[in-house]
This record gives sequence, structure tokens and C-alpha cells, in this order.
Amino acid sequence: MTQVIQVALPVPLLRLFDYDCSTLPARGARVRVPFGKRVMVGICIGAAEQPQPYQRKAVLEVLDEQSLWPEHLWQMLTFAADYYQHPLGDVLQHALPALLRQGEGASYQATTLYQVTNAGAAQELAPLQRAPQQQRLLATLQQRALLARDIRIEEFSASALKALQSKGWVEAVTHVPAADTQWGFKIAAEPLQLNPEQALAVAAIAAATQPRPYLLEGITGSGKTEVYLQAMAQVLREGKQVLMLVPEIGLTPQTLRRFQQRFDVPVVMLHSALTDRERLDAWLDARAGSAAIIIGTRSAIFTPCAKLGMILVDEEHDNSLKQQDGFRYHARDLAVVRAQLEQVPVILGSATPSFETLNNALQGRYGYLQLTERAGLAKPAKHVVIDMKNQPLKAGLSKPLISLIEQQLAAGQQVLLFLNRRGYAPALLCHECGWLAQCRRCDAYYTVHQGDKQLHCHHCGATQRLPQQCHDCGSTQLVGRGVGTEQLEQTLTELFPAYPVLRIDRDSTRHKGSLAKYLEDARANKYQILVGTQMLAKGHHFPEVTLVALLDVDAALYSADYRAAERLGQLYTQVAGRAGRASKQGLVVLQTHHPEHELVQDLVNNGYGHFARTALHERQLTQLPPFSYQALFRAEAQHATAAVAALEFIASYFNEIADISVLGPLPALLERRAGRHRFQLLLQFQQRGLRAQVLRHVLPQLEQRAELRKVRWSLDVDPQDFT
DNA sequence: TTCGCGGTGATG
DNA sequence: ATCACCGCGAAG
Repeated sequence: MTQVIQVALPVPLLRLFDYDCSTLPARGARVRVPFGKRVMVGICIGAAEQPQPYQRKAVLEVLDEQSLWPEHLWQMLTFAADYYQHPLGDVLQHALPALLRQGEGASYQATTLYQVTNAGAAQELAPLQRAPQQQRLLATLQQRALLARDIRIEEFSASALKALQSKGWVEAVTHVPAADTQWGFKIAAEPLQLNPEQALAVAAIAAATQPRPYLLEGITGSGKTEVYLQAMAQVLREGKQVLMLVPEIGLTPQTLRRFQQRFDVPVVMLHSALTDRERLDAWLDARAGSAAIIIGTRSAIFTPCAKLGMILVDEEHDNSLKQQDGFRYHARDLAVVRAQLEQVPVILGSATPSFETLNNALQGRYGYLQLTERAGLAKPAKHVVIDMKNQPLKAGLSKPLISLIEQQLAAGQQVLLFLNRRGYAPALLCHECGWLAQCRRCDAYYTVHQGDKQLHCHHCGATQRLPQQCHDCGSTQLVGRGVGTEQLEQTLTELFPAYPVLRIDRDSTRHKGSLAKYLEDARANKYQILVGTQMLAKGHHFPEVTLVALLDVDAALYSADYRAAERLGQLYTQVAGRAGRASKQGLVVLQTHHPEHELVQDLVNNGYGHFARTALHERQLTQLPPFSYQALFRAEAQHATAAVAALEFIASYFNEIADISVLGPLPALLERRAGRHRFQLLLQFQQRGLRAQVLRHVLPQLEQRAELRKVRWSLDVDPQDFT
């Protein structure tokens, strides 16, 4: 009996497409279909209730017997498509490993498993004293067999493996990892003793009769991770899985090792270095329930889990959780939705919670767990605000800061300096006529890079040779204006020739693995002066650092982006947490031209918690998120008028509706980028429900309109960034 | 006259 | 998104 089914396809269209099919595939099963001149893999959404009277094409092949996703996850995905008003086909695409998108079977492929031979099992480790790589690998293999992918993830050496094989101690066997879903829970290492706050947090989560979201607010060094581990233990003991989201930077082999050392259960890490096949295997492991702990970045929220017991979102304030293009979802928000659907607790952890989450906790919608005690003897850092007004500056360093640095260095300590501008100088100026080298395609000045003797546009990536002469007057008196990390590094080298300087920014860490190596060198105290952009602020621990300085925070104080202050508060607090651990007195220095600024004073004197509450109150008075609900339309076109016209057209759909405030069209913070003019239209609603209703009604209409075909436009629900 | 790029429209 | 088609201006 021929059916008419609806199919979601990976195209940027909100509508679904009808196909004929000889059977009715499961909702959530893949089908191969002809689409235009192409063949695509789509997802069956179900039987078409009212088949449209079009000429239909037929499904070529049904690829799955069953839905690829468990019911609750399917619900989350359809919720997300509706909430963000993003095409369902594209949303589902995000929730699939690449191989499944391409139509591969949703099953394991045979792989190689390495295990010890009888000789290898009996082999003593001591004779391998001079081959430590082999020794470590053999020791592990004597405990458990390893898959090819484990060898790589756990950073064992391939040559060590070869050596052990040729000695006849290790053999390779073909292994089909049939979903062996059984794993027993065993504690591999004893849990640490909890302090009363930590114990309270663990107990609160365990004792809850109704699963709910929790904010776990723990200052740096307060032992947040130990709370995660003990909360996880409860879940794992019941045979249930834990899904953990971490920022990009937290996905290291050390993270993996930390979990494996504590729990003797299978852990999968969804790392960017995985091959497509490994990614599919990990996805299958999670879906079958044979992986106990699943760790990954933002997109890991889409991993299916047979027996989900808990979701953890570490550093929940981190902006990398929000996708900034295409399907603009926020993984933390989807984690809360998923936890609700699956009826499991979700823990949002941070030292500096986002205002959204903090507000939910203060309103009682989330459980609020606080860790305020620093473990060990570490004293809280001292804060110093340096007024830069009328100060002579050396590469952005004031005299008082230079002498503070000098003192710390003399005492054998490390210093950490943050400057959020890479390159040598953020502009090139003609000393005679005032001409500034400007990118031809963006509304931005070129940044001077001395390293490669070029001008770089940090917005479109354009580069050109460092000019010798002014384009306007021909003068050769060209000077860099302002300070970037390159110049700071150079000046510090001149000021403190006895101390090596390490610079960490996107330029110095371009090569794969160099960041990890630099961080290791920094921790090993090979450099006493560390210079970097925010890259350096996230989650790294340098035990010998006693002085941390933010060189220029003024831009954030008077930004047009209302979230700039929140981000400054978070950066400042995270950075302050870097100073003076390991029982040494830390010093946090902030240079500004506005030492009297309310935000600065609040942050320095009262800490993040107080600062955040004050700022939240301000947001409430001005009706900004989280006290209102935003949707941002962006448009870009060759000519500004086209972008503005498109947004005015969009605005006309909302202007007449009550309880919506429509702002714009306004130029984006960076109006021209890569030769295109960019404008924005901001909608603000008092009720989330109204926003959903209105967008659901309007978006399919907009998609049809010829007026909008000429420009590139997009919708961002809950926008985070207004550049 | 042909070639090629950019704008335009359809995809079931 | 991607493909095809159309039209116009530049090259032949």
C-alpha cells in the first residue's frame, strides 16, 4: 500500500516535502530521496495528513528500520526547531554523526582490538625501564584490551605498540563491538572528603524527589569537580549514563583520565580529533547505553542515550555553548529542556554564572547550590585598581604596574598579563597627515603584525604587506597606534631581559598542539612572564602565578552591547581565580581610565555575586534579558539600502502587534564586513510564549517573500552577540 | 557570436 | 543548499 510521507531535508527551508513510499517508515528513520537533480538523505517525519496535490517523487530507499533517536531526544529536537524557528531537516542533521548524514548504516564496523598475548600477560614491567612508552602501554594492556581509537585518545605511542607486537607480547584481533551494553559500576579511586558545602550540594541533588535543574556556583578552587564526581557516582551506581558538556578548551586527555581514574566505567569523549568512524562508534555506544559517561562540547547535547541519568554543563556561562551561525542553538538551554523531558537532573556549574541562570536560581526555578570556600590554605587575592589617566604608558603598562611586575619577578613568581588585542598595534597611523590604514572591505582598521610584516584585518582575514609610505601624503613616517600582544611581548622582553616571555594568542598557537605545549611550558615555570588574550583565561591553572593583570578594560565599560559588562565581570573573576593558588598571596591588577566606574568598584569591592545581582537589577529596570525575550534579525547585502529595506519589510510584520518592541533597523556594531553592509532588527517580548507564537506564525511567511530573496538574512533567538 | 559570472527562482 | 536558467557585458 503506497503511503505519502513527510520528509525533512537538510536544506534551509522551513517546509517539509511529501514523497510516495511503498511502506510507512518509522518516524525518525532515514530515507534516501530524489530532490531536484540530486539525491539526498532525509528524515521521515511521518505520514502526510493532507497530502498536497503535487506531482510527487518516490522514496528511493528506506535506510533505517527504527527511529535513530530515542523518543525524548526526538521531542527535544523538534522543540529546538520550533523554538529557534530553524528548518527541522537542518536541526536533525546537527544531531547526526557525519557518516549517518551520508547514508551509512547505523551499525558498528569491525575494528582492531589490541590485547596481550599469554607471554605479554606474564611479562614483567621492570625490564622495560628504558622504554617508558612501551612500559605504560603494556601496563595498561595487562589491565584491559584497547581499541585502535583508545590508543590514540589516551595518547599511547604507535611505535611503542609496534614494538610490543613484534616482541610477541601484544596481538591485534578483529573486533566487532556488538553493543555490549553491560558495564558494572566500580569506584576505581576513593572519593575525596567533602567539606560541608560540597556535602550539602551532593546530598541535595541525591535527595531530590523531583529531578530539576541546579546552579552549582563554585568559586575557583572550591572543588566543583569533586561535587560533579560524587553526584555522577550516584547515577552511575544505578547503571545510568551521564552526559557532560564542557567548553572547547576543557576537552583534554587529562579530563578523560580524571574520570577514568575515579570510575571504572566506559567513557567516551566526543573530541574534534575523532575520525568520522570513531565518532559514529561513540554515538552508537552512547545510544546503546554501553558508554557510561559521555563528554563533549556544545553539539554533544544531541547525543542519544539509552539510559540517561544526569546532565552536567560545566562553565555554563561560556559563550562557546551558543552556536553563532546557522542553527543558532544554546546547548545549555537545550540541556535544561532535555533534562526536563527525560526527567533527570541537570547541573549547571560555574564560578561566574550567566545572568540567565543566576536569575533562574534566585527566582527558585533552579536549585541553588553554592561553594564559597577555597580548599586548602589559599588566601583570596588582593585587588588593585590602577588609574591610567595621565599616566605615561609603556606598551600599555603603567609605572605602578611595571614595578609590581618587577617585585613579583624578583621574588621568583610568575606574572600573567591579559590584553584582548592580538597583533603588534591595532592601527597604522601616518604621523604627518593622520591617515589610518583601513580595510577596504570592512569598517575597521588594519592591525599591524610585526611577526610577518603584514597588515591583517581581524574581521575578514584580509592581509597586505606593511606599507612603507602613507597612501594619502606619501610620508614614510608610519607608526603603529595602540598596543597589541605582540608589542607587549616585545616591550616586556626589553624591560625584563632576564625573564623569558611567553605569548599565547591565536597567532602564536596557530599550529596544532602548540597551545598544549605552551601551556605545559608555562605550568612548568619555563617562562616567568605570560602574555595573552582571553584564550589564556579559560580554565588554565598556573600554580606559580601570583600577579594577574587586565591591561585595558575600558572598552567593556562603555560598550553598546549590554552584555559586555557581564562578560567583563566573568573574565575578571575567572582571571582573579588564577592568581595565588597554592597558598601564595595573589594580586589582581586592573588598569582603567575610569577607576570610579560603578561596575569596576562593585566587582573589585564586592565580588562577582554582588556585581551580578546589581547588574541583574539594572537589567530588570531596563527590561533587558533575562527580563525580556529577544529575537534578532540580521541582514547583509552589497548595498546598505537593500539590507535596511529587507529589515523594514520584516519589521512591518511585527509593528502592528501589541506587546512587541521593535528596534531598528540599526547598523550592526561592525557595519561593513568583508564588503557587505550589515544591519539588525531587534524584537523584544515580555512573554516567551508570545515570542514563540509570533515567530511561528511569521517565519514561514517571510520565507515565501520575494522581497527577502535578494539579501542574506537570518534569525537569532536569544542572541548573545551583537557584532 | 561565445563565454562566464551574477542575479533569480524552484526544489515535493 | 544547490542546481539550472536567464541576461548582460566582455572577449573573440
